[in-house]
Amino acid sequence: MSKPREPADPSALLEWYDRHARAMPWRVGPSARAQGQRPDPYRIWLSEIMLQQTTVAAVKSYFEAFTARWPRVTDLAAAEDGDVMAAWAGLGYYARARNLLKCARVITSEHNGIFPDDPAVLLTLPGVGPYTAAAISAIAHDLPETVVDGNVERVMSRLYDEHTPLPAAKPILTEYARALTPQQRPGDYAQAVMDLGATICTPRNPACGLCPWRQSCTAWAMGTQAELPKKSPKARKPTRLGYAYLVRRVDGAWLLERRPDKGLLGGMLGWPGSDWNDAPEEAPPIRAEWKTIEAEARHTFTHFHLRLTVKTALVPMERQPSRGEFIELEAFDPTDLPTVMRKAFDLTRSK
DNA sequence: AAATCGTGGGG
DNA sequence: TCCCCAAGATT
Repeated sequence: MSKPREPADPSALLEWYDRHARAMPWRVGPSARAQGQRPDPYRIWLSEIMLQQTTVAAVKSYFEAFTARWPRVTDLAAAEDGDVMAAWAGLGYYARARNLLKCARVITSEHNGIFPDDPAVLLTLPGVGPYTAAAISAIAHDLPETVVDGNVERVMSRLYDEHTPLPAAKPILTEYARALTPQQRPGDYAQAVMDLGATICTPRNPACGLCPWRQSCTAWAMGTQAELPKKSPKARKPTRLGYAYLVRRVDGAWLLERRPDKGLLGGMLGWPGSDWNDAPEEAPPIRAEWKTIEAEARHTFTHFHLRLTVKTALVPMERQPSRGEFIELEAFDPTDLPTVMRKAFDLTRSK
């Protein structure tokens, strides 16, 4: 690993950001910020939780819906758990939604509804880790904290031609990033590095010709930018099988089940079903005459593929389930379900 | 501390 | 079809 010819200049990146900052619903852009406008910490926090491992494009509509329905953190704190989980449905990583509610309630009851600016205090909040604590501190409060997300890791690995594979390289990349963080406009700077990573210093085909840090980039000098950052090889995903039972009562009600808070899809509504493994045993939630849908519901989670066999039944009013509870037709909205469960539902209507 | 935890888009 | 990737946190 060699040194860059000229040290990277944070103000050069800020000048680039002044011209190329992306517009986002939660963002106060550089010009508005220069005129004294400040972001709402609640909106910054909410956006940062939603953006964890999630694309900006996927987050936008959810952010608009949440802020329209719950304009302040105290509104969110007062929401019903089921309403928040339903509003989060489809966005994934559902522990974020459970922690979001916990955090809103802690902020409301223990912090007078006001977000702290100290990253050490922010770190104690549910769902707030090192990245998010630094992001809230820097972006919402303009304190010189260093954000290290996937963008920053990629930018730093190239700037310093760091070939140590992630995640082992994280500490040294964090130190590179910390050393560059300026005292002036730290909030804009944090967003600038991430915008650079998202639009110029991209994973594939980086637009080095447009990069304000090109002259400082060791990978650019060495021609290694395309192979950085290095990453440890990841295991292939196994395929698991399972059964889902979609039970309709004669009055139109559907049999649904709230999943336990721990584990996959924790806290979400779903169809009663079997375990998901190599050879699942059937686990019908009610006595009925079952029909098997020809097509399977296929879905890929973070660490496995799932092939779900969907069984349907129509049952009389008096029939009692061993699991789950019937939800009236008017109260049922398939968009309240996580995607895999919505796929199973869609199979019942696509024939 | 490696494993777990979703989803949709792009190459 | 398959893999990679996205403003990571938790246990």
